[in-house]
Amino acid sequence: MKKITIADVAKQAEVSKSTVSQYLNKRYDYMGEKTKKRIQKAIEELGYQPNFVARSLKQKSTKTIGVIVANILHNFTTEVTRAIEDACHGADFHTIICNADDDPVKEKHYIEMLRAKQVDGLIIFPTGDNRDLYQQMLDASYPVVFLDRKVEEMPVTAVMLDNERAAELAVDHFAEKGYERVSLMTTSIFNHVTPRMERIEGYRSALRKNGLAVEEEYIVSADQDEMQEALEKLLQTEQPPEAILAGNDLVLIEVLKYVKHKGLRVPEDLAIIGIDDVSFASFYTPSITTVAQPTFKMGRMGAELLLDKIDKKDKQMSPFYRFEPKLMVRDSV
Amino acid sequence: MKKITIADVAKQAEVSKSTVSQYLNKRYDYMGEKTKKRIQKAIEELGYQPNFVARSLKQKSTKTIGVIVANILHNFTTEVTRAIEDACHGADFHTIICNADDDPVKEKHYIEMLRAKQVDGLIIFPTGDNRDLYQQMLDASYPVVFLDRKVEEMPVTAVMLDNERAAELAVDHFAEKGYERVSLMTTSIFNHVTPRMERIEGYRSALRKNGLAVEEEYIVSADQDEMQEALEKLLQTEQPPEAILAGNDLVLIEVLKYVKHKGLRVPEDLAIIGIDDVSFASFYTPSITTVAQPTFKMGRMGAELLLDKIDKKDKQMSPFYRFEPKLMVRDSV
DNA sequence: CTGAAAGCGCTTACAG
DNA sequence: CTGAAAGCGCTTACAG
Repeated sequence: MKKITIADVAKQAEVSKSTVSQYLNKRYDYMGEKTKKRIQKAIEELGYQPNFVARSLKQKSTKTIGVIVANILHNFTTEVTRAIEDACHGADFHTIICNADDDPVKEKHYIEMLRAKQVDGLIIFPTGDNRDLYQQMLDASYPVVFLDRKVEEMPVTAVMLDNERAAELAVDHFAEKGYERVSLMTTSIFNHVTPRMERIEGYRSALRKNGLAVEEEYIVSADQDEMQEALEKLLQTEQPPEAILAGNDLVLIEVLKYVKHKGLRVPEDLAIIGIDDVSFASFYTPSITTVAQPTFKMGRMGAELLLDKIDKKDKQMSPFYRFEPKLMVRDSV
Repeated sequence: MKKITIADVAKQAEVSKSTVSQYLNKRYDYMGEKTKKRIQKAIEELGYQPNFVARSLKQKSTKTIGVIVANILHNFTTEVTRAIEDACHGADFHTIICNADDDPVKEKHYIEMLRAKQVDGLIIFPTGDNRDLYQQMLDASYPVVFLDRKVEEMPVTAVMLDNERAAELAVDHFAEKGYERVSLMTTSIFNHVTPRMERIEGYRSALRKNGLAVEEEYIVSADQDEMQEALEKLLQTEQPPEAILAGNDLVLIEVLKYVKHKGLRVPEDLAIIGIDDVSFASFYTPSITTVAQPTFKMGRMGAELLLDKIDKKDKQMSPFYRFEPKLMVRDSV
């Protein structure tokens, strides 16, 4: 079955391709009623579907954006991504999601591939290790928005959580409940990922603010597959912490696994707060106190900022947008 | 900054566009070494990036597939989608994911939009209500694979769970543990969604096989927002069930919320099995017995089947692929 | 009010 | 071994 093109429609309707094109683009300004009807009829009879690729080539817009996430396994990422898709859908844009898997090489490959595919802009959860590429996009004024993380010295619009505040909310809550020995666990900080560094910073200053000592051994970063070991080590010391702040959802899961495995009681033996309001927090037993990120708002904001840039409604935007975390008080502390 | 095109490279390297194109496509057959070098040099100097859209127009292949899921909120969907993306990535294909939100109108819109964008094929979790469109794609031999669900009388390759077996595994396990009054809860069956219908069927026959009575009141289907009410009604009868089979992850969550709210003990007051091996099943308290779907395998198979079709390696494939569910025995029954 | 023509950035059969 | 030319399916400035 041969593809129907605009030429076929034109022939069938006995008008020129130009006129059909005008019709398709709803530039009816001076178009005769009968012409419209004829074209409409021809389109229906032939079952014509415009070829978006051809249009994209000419118009230099694919109505598609790319989203490169650092790691799709985070619940946060999934939710933000969903919000981005929703917002884009509203603007008739498609999204191509790519998972860099925390690997700068993959990230580079995706950036290049997506740009070759002429996506109109990119939302990136940057690994941070492709500064030259980021810079190149900046220089070319190619529309980019960073999400969740920023890259030092790169004036790229970034949508982020107020991470220090997130850690502070948790530490304050622990302090309020009388806990003094509070640990912070995060996944690897090898790449100096913004949220992790900032959460550690916020944790430190919040402890000080509450007159609590900062024990360096209580700050632990480990890869997910080493987390059980790290927990064992952390909790088998002379003076183990009474409370743990899990730096993200994956850490929280590891903590809960450990707790279950060891038969610890929460919060009696160990109090827990997790950053990221995971789905099961509310109906877990005990229900888990969390610090929620406004994932939906953040995703939408990221998408809107990018779409504005694409639309040149840019007008010198402030580079960083910070979002307020929210403490969800439940029973685990 | 003007876009660099193949013409610029050709000029810089003092060869023709054709030759550059050959080079890009690695058709080196008769290309002189110095020519290659010159082109390579020009590409680097200019920072040339091929325009994939132009190539797509000519080659009639976008190296992109579309995935239209019925409802992205299911954990199953997220996992399958991830597997599809992985498999496609391996074949240098991109994926555009669209969420039809169980709405046939949205589904139609997405199918048309993606085809206009000339995606090379489509994986669809069909709502089932766009038979004409499905048929049209079949007639045009456009590459399509259904996932999770099939559509009656549509000979479209479909990748599905052995749903009857999934229900049977659960019922057998309940029976083995001595439970006699077993309920099955599913989300709405308004559209006769394949897995739900088949699970109900499997549940019925497994009860019979185990010599247990089929109580029609124990088979309940409700939308998510009516689930609590439905549970209340189900469990406040004269002879309430002692066990519930949650038809999917969303139902399971509603059941757990109810249980927590009412302070029921699991499995003493109510035994539970969920179809879909949710992330928290293993570290929930009590840990939840589930029937796992091989989401990764199913997604990969769907992608491979589609890529084969696109590649015309089709050769009359069997229309349905069934995957074996697996019982994950834990503490909730 | 409508059409002929050029062009978007590639690829490819063909000529030499 | 390499190049000129046509063409993929559209859009758009311009002419009439």
